[in-house]
Amino acid sequence: MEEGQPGMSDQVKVSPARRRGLSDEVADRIREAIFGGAYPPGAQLREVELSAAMEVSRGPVREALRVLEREGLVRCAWHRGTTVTTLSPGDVAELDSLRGALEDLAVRQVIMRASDEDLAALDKAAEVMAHVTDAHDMVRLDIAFHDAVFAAAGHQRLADAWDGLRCQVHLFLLTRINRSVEGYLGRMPREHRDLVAALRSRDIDSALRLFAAHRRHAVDVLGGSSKPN
Amino acid sequence: MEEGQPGMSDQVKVSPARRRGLSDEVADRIREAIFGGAYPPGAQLREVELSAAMEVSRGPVREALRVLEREGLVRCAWHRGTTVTTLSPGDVAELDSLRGALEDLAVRQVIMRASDEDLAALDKAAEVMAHVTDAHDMVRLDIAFHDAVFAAAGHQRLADAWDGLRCQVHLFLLTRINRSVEGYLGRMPREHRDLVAALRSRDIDSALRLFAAHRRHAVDVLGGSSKPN
DNA sequence: CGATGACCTGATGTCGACATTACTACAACG
DNA sequence: CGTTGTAGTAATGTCGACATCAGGTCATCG
Repeated sequence: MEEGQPGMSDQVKVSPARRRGLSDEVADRIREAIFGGAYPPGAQLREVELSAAMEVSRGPVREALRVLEREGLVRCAWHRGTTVTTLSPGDVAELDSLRGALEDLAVRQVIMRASDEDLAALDKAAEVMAHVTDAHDMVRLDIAFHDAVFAAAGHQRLADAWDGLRCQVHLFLLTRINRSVEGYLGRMPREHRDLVAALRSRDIDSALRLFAAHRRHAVDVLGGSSKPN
Repeated sequence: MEEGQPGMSDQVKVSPARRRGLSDEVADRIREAIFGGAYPPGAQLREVELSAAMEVSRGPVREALRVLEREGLVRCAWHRGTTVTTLSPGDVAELDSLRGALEDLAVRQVIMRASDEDLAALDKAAEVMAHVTDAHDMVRLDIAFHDAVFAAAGHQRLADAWDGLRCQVHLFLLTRINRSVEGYLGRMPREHRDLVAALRSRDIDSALRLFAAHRRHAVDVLGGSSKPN
């Protein structure tokens, strides 16, 4: 319905040009602040403090915090304030299993009905990771690549479900690079390239296997007490 | 972490007793109003009208509408108001595929680590459907049964993801019973009983097959032009 | 007569202030 | 000395009013 059909007369060069509200702007700021380390997991996010710092009223801040709650980045308790999410080992397991279910569907959708433009976008998302030296930037691009995968799936609700996990995965990856950056910077570009190649080959089984292995590499760093690397 | 471990000293008889906000109350009211037919798909939900009807301010109404938006029940546009979601055939396809991915994971989780109490709750949820004559009530119990399945999975984020679909599935089932109630009232109790039996048998493959068939029965009513009933 | 522009209406977005609630520390009591 | 009741405090929840924006209507111009 809403998806732009390639080949029609509408100019795909112009973006929908939809105006965003102030709440989204505030949500972006707070999100980046959390990812930047200004608010570590468990820290309290006071509405008055945030509204004063950004020079906006508490209304947009409230809505922004609810947006971040939907993304799983913070937890809101009634009359008890908002705190940055702390991921327990059980949470990481939940994240991994649900992400696996979503990504499996995404891979199938991409292989079934992805356009050449979508695959080109995946290529680009994988290539920009090649010459990155900062671990934080690499995490950002890692998430961006998987965003591109879900976008290429052409499945709005699947992308929405991923939106409910991506920030928590981002948080998890941040703790991961704190444990060990070894090999992360060097391996990620190669792995993502292999992922795109598997998608291009349209071989569902091998693609699913590669994506599963890719997820496992991330989890193994934390929980892998018996099998280091 | 938060899950009540059976056999510990904490009395499972008492509920967590946490108070809800006014926004959630308003959200429940609007949700029920939509399911009751007061606001058909495409209808506009005006904040002033709702706040006046419920004798609350616009603040809680705003938050409630955002909650309903997260559930996919309404769509909010910037400065353009909120409207009840209308499900296109493409939306129904998205709903079905994503629900399948989530339910597959739920079935696996239930078979792996569901307690006897969880299975008993599933039995109960399936049994209460036996003597229902109203189609709307049947839809409600249908959703409630699948809620129980996701609850038995013991996977918070999976249940959250299902929360983003359940209202849309509810909406879809309402349009389904408008097309044909034939056999729906009689078949649902039996199918759900079979679903529980498959879960109890701990046979993953057969359970997945039964759940897939169950979902297919619902979709076939709308899209099945070649195979009526 | 058709197209274009400004105005008007109705809605949502935002703001500041008040009411309500939960946490904490302290005092009184058993 | 441990427990319970109570006030204080600081945060969130809620409210009403103002500012801003999108869509529709009508007058004007070509």
